Amino acid sequence: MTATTQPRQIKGTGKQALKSTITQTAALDAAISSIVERGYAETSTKRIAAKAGLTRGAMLHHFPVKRDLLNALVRYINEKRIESFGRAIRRLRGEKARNQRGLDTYWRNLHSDLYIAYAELRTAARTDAELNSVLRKATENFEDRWLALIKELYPEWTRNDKLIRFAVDLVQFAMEGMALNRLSHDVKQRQLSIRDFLNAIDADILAIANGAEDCVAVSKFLINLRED
Amino acid sequence: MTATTQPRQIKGTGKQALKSTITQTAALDAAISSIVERGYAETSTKRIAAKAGLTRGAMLHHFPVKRDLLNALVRYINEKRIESFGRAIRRLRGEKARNQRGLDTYWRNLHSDLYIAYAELRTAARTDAELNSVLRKATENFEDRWLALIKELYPEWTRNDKLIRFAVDLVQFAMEGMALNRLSHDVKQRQLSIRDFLNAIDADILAIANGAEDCVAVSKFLINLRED
DNA sequence: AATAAAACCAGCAGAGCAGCCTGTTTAATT
DNA sequence: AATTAAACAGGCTGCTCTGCTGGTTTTATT
Repeated sequence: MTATTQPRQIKGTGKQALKSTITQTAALDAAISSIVERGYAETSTKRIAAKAGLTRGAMLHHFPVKRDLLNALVRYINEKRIESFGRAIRRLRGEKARNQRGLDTYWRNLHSDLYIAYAELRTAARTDAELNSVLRKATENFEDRWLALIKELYPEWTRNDKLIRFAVDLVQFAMEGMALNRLSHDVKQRQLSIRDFLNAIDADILAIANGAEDCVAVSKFLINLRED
Repeated sequence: MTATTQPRQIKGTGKQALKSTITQTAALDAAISSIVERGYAETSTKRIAAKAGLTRGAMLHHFPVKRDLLNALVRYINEKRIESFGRAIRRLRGEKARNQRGLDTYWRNLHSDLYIAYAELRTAARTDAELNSVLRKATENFEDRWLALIKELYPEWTRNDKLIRFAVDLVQFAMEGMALNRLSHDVKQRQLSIRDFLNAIDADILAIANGAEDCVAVSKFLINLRED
């Protein structure tokens, strides 16, 4: 399998720089694909090279030790992820039902290769100090840019930073936790419930940011659940 | 390191059955400890045996292939986890501020060895069909018993199954997602916010189950955040 | 006491892994 | 055109892993 995605930022101008970047990108994409298919534990340099259509020798020229590749991978994934979010957000501009669509977009993202690979690396990083450090920097960088994107889409919220921060956190945490619990029963139905709730609370938070005093949407949601 | 915990349910009566159970329990505890310390990927049979104070030969007598041990481990962790939850729940009985205490208890549990090992296995299970099947059964079993425990502690909620199911899910998903995002900045402050919110929404859900029509606690929480 | 079975032990074989090293080809520099 | 450097190739080494095997010790059975 060869690189199907855009190569990373090319350093330099010549033919060699381009070739180098293409090869490295192929290796990184192959690493993502291997992590998604076989998990972090079974992602060996041999498997990555084979998937990328490279010899191990060639790959080891660009990433002398495996850790070099992993560190680069974290940054690569981070960039692609924030870019993908940026595109999705901009597509929502001017949409009616931005909230609902935004939630669905985030939910879908949690099933993308990029997020799955990120999640595997995050698990591995718990017991790997260096990976942890690299991943922390990437995550913080991602969050800053992600929050900025949200503010760009919802300029009317910008007035109250604490509320927007809270809304984003609640959605993110609940959805990531939900994605984790795919082994429970009745997940589908339960996920719909949570999604509707998040939609309601987002509407209420927006209303309260604009001066409202009550959680109309959430109250309605819960009463609905009660009468059911 | 030898087994410090209770051996599993002993099958049979004789001296041999006891010995066998003790050895197996030691291996399983060692596996948990190894997964917590080094992660799933680096948990080899050699490391487990060493941690348990066993020879590999002895361990392989009880668990001929690694998978046998992992399957047994999933069930072992599940039992210990539900027992631990049961004890915690019963301790809350008759407490004032059961809600708050319950949330804190759940949050603390997400940092226990048992949960960490469970989370690592869940990640591994994504790309391991057999582990996935075993873990799914365990998880469903856990959820049923966990919900029953909640209903035991909050008998007044039992009237409305949908509301209680929703409340439990929301807390669980949000908290697990939060535990995942330990690499972000300002986590401590953000976690407090979420915790207070979950506390408020739980109170409101309880009130609405009992006939209320408004989310008083959540509204207050959000307005507080706005004025801040 | 004799026999059978379970528990335990230590070493071996085959496979996969990461990192290294010596060449070869291709591009850049002079 | 000659030289230097980058990109690529593939084999080699030492290590670790898992599963197996032929043994000994301890417990159960008769």
